[in-house]
Parts: sequence; structure tokens; C-alpha cells
Amino acid sequence: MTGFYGEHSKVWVSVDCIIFGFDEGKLRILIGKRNMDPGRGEWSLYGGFVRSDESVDNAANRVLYELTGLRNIYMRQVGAFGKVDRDPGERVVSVAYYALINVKDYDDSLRRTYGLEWVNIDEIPPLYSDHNEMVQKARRLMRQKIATEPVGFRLLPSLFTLTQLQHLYEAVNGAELDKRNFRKRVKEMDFIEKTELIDKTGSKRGASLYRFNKRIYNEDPNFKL
Amino acid sequence: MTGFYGEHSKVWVSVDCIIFGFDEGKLRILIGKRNMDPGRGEWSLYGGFVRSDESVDNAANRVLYELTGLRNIYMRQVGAFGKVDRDPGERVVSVAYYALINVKDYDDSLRRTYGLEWVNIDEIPPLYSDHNEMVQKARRLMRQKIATEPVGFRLLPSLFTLTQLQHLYEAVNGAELDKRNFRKRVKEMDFIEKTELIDKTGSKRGASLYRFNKRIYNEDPNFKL
DNA sequence: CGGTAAAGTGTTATAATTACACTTTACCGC
DNA sequence: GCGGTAAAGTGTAATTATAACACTTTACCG
Repeated sequence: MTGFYGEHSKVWVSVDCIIFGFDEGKLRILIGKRNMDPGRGEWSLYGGFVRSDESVDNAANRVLYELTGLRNIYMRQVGAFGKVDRDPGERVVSVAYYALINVKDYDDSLRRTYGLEWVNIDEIPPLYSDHNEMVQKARRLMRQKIATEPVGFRLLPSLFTLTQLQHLYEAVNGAELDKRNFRKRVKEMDFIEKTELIDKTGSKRGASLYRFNKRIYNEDPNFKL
Repeated sequence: MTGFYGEHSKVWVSVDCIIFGFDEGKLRILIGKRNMDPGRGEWSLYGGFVRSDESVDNAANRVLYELTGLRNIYMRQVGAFGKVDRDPGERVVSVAYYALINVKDYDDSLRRTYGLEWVNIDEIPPLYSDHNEMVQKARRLMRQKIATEPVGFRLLPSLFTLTQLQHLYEAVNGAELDKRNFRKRVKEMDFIEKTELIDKTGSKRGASLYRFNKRIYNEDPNFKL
């Protein structure tokens, strides 16, 4: 039922990425200052145009790889942003994606090469065009996702302490959680496995390191935090 | 940070609409047989191209208006669908929207003019291109939305019985609900107002008609069904 | 005026969530 | 080596939310 093709409606399609990281107890995203017109000098998400030989999802993957050098990044679509004047130069429809990366996996020299900064999600400055809207929606979707699917681990090292995990959830929800209740819920999820390893960096006493076991999760995929 | 404009990446952008209606106790969507190539004769969602002077949201609104003659339809974006070969003819990125309409407000002659059918959501035939995916995602999002925001009323007449409301939720969730528990929850939401009016069409005894009061809802916007 | 079919109505049991405080441990500095 | 420190780790009781369950009322119809 889609109408007839018409030259008048051809537009550029871009992707923009909201890259979430968790560091020093804060949820952050990667933003940089635009070094091109329009909008030169404004804070902005990182993005790129969709090429004719790649899907929109693949364009997002490519852009994420360019930027981070990482493959298999967890990534979900936020939605299409299509106001007529959202790009001051040309008609561009942009599809936003959010991604979750472990800050420790990310080569910080790449960050500097691209002139990007990790900015606390609660302190995002005004961004280029409609990028603040994208961030807001990404945050809402991410919060929803991380509460019901085991994707928060993507923001942590593969071995993590329960305190780290709790702080992650506190940062995402913007509220403190009760330690005993949190740990009780974790204990009920067998796919969050305790290892023999101890992390000594966070405390004198040391804390057990845990890991997410995907195989066990797949046997009974029930997650709630 | 968006890259440079490049002619190579210009594509068509279309919208496709998943129009939900509720009738005879079933949740249905409007689909029709394509009368154009590519895909002539296949079942398909209704859609159209985004014009250069309208936002993507406005394109969806326009298409919905063309099709139904109705303004102010409740509509939410499902997402962008951008596989390279999703349209066999040309590169087209499509943004799907779902809409909720009251079947009784919809002029059935328009339906016939466009050759559309109301099809039970559980009996959707194979559709053109990636339209089945769109329907699946729309359904998931709609289910989530209707459980937490008072938008289900858009699928009902402005005056409705509690039995109608319950059947709507049963159709959306695909499961029967307990009548007493359902009515208990409704009673706690003051913005679902009982009127003095009685509907006699559904039973001999007659059932009270209720209505959604948006003003009262806005004073304390808490919805859960 | 009896049959019918949907509307309407409360209580109890079970499960989920929340609130809450002290002990353990290992390091560090003296 | 020992006292201070700071984070790790642990259980129970109260509250709230959810789920299960069956009979009475009413108005029409034949």
C-alpha cells in the first residue's frame, strides 16, 4: 500500500549514537563538539550517514565501531527523528541508537582523537539540534530495558562486585537502593554467579567478584532488578 | 558530529501505519492488498512517502487522515525499519507508527474505498516486506503503553461499560481477567467516572456507562491496568 | 411469571516488596 | 601488634499488592 516513489521525497538518513558508560559511580554518555557546519562548536552526539549499501542498523554498528574500535556492542534503536528543520543545512532524518559499553574496554586515546567527553547523564549541556530529545528518550528506554533484561552487565567489567552492580542500578534509576534487598534479588538469579575471585581495589576487606552466565540465563530467562 | 552530506546516502523515507481497532471483542488492525508494484496483491500495511515539507510525524498524521478522515488520532512511533532490501524496488527506509481508533468513529465506506480489512491481530497473514515485524513491534509497544497510560479509551466509544473495557484488556493481553479484581482496580482510578447512563444493548439488565475524565487524570496521573 | 444471561459485589490467602542494624574482615597507621 | 576505619556481608518482620474464588441482582423475553 506504500505510495509511489517520488523524487521529491528523497532525503538523507543518518544515525546518531547515545553511548552509555558507567564510571566512578556515574552514568555517562559520550558527546563531543561539532567540528563542522552546521552547528560547529556545539555539543553533539556522534553520528554518521547511512550508506546505500548498508541497513540503518549496520550504519549504527559501523559508526560505533569507527568510534570505539569495539565489535558486538549492545545497541538498540531509540527511534527516528524527522522534524523538517532539525538539521539547519539539509533535510536529514536521523535514527538514534543507544549503546552500552564498558568504559574499561574503550581505548581512551580514541576518545581524545575524536574529541569526545564522558558527561554525566544528569549534567548534559544543550546539544545540537534535537539531540537532547534523543538522549532523553534513549535514557527512558535504557532504564526500562536494564530493569527487565540482563544488559546492565554490558556497562561493567565481566567480573564485578555486587556493590558495583548496585551502584550501577542506583545511577540508572536515580535513587538509592537497599543493600540487603538488592542482594536478596541477585541471589535469586542463578545466572549471576559468584566466583572464587576477590576484588581488593574497592575496599580493605575485599569483595567477591560475580559474573553473568548467559547459558544459565537462557535456560530460564527471568530477570528483574 | 554528524558526517558530511553525501549524495550517495539519499534515500526515500516512508511511513507505515498499524491501525488498531477493537470490535466484537477482538483486537484488529487494518490491512489491505497492495494495488501497485512491487508486491502487487500482497497483504500490506497502509503507508505513504514523507514529503519534503513535512516532518515524519506529520506524514504519519497525514496518511492517517487520508485513510480515516479523522483528526487527532492517538499515534506513536514504532521505529525505523531500514534493511537495504526491505523494499524490492528502491532503497526505502520506513518509519512505522501505530494508531488507536474507535472503530465506530471510522466511516466504513472509506475502508471499502481503500480496500482495507479489519483483521484479528492473532490471524495476521504474511504481509509485504517487513510489515509483519512492524506489527509485532507495534503490538508489543501498544501492550506496554495501554497497561500504564490511559490510552485504551481511544479504542472504545467515549461512553463504555466495564465489561467492554475488560474485554479490551483481555484482547490486548491475550488472557482472561478476573472480573472482580478488574473492577476493583478501576474503582480506585477516580478518572474512570461512572455516569448515570445505562447501556441496554449488551444485556437485558443493562450496564452502567463510564467515561474517562482527562482533567481528573491530570491531577493525579496514575494509571495501571 | 419462570428462565436466562450479563451485571454487579467482598473476603481471604498468597506473594512481593519494603524497612531496618549489626557483625565481619583486612588493611592501615601508629 | 593493636585500635581505627571503611566497605562487605547477612535475616527477619511488617506492609502492601496480587490472585483466587461464588453468589445475588436485575430486566428482558417468551
